[in-house]
Amino acid sequence: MVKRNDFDLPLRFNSKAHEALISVWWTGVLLKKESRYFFKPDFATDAQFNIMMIIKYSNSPVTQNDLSERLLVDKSNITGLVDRMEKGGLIQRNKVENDRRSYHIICTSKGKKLIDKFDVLYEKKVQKIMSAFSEKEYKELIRLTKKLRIGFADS
Amino acid sequence: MVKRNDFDLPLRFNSKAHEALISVWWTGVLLKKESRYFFKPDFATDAQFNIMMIIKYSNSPVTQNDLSERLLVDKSNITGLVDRMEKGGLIQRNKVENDRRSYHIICTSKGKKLIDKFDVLYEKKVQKIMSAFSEKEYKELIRLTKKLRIGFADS
DNA sequence: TCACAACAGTTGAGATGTCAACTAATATTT
DNA sequence: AAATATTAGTTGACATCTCAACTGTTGTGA
Repeated sequence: MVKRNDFDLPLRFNSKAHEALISVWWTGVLLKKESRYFFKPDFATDAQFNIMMIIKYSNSPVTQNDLSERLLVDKSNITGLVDRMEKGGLIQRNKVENDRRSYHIICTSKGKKLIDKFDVLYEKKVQKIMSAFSEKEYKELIRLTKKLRIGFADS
Repeated sequence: MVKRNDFDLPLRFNSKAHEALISVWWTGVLLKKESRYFFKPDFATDAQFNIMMIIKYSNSPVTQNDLSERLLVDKSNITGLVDRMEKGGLIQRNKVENDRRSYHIICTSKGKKLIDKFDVLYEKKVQKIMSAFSEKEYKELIRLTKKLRIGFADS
């Protein structure tokens, strides 16, 4: 009985164009899927990690609307995400002085500790995953995936 | 005010390794996001389209377990998906002769018509998205993304 | 100023995904 | 054959996402 490996694609293709597109799609799916195990112990998911990273590295205070725009997700999604993270003690909603519509989202001290720890682990993990690539290959992957994004923005 | 384009990444990076990884990740996110508009009119999402394609191109009858394995998603997810697709009149659960635990999932005639139509539109869309790529670039994208999948399977 | 547009965030319904615990049927082992 | 393990599918709790409709606040133009 043949057991398929995750790095082989689950389809056969008529065209290289199709295979290339699905190869990127499928890699994204698997990255997302596997990232769960990495983030699970402290953050519920990658979404919460991403929010922590945005807050950590932002120069100015971050509103829920900022998060929505940076992550390209609907504002309504941020509400629940921030609710759960607040409940989990990672972040806090602060009232904004001159705009009663907004909140500034800031890390709690618990949140700070976690994201500082994870930031290091994350960078190590990334380097390990990518260790087989050459500098030239990095650049090529960046170039080709950007080209793909442009391709379907135009299509 | 600078408005970011979707094909630029929403972060700056310290390393090319990190940038390359996120470029693939982000391309996957955007592909998934945009695919919604493409599939919406007839199928709820890409997940339902994928199931229809698997059924269409499979040589042997497909069970829910097969779908779970092919799509690398939990079996419990398939239950709801098949429920909704059955309710939408796209597919049907058929009892299996010698195994009362399983169902064979088959297209209804409505489902067949839709997937046949969409299959063509889909192939055209793919060709359009990828039209700027050369044959060499297809191969390189396939090679590099596969290398990435192997990289994090090993990491 | 006052009407109206734009903006920030929330709510509710529904789709997709995870995991753990479950039922019922089938396969295996002793 | 009886006990046990495995398999197929379901259920329920929860996270993430979408969209549309909503509240309340702020900004703007007649």
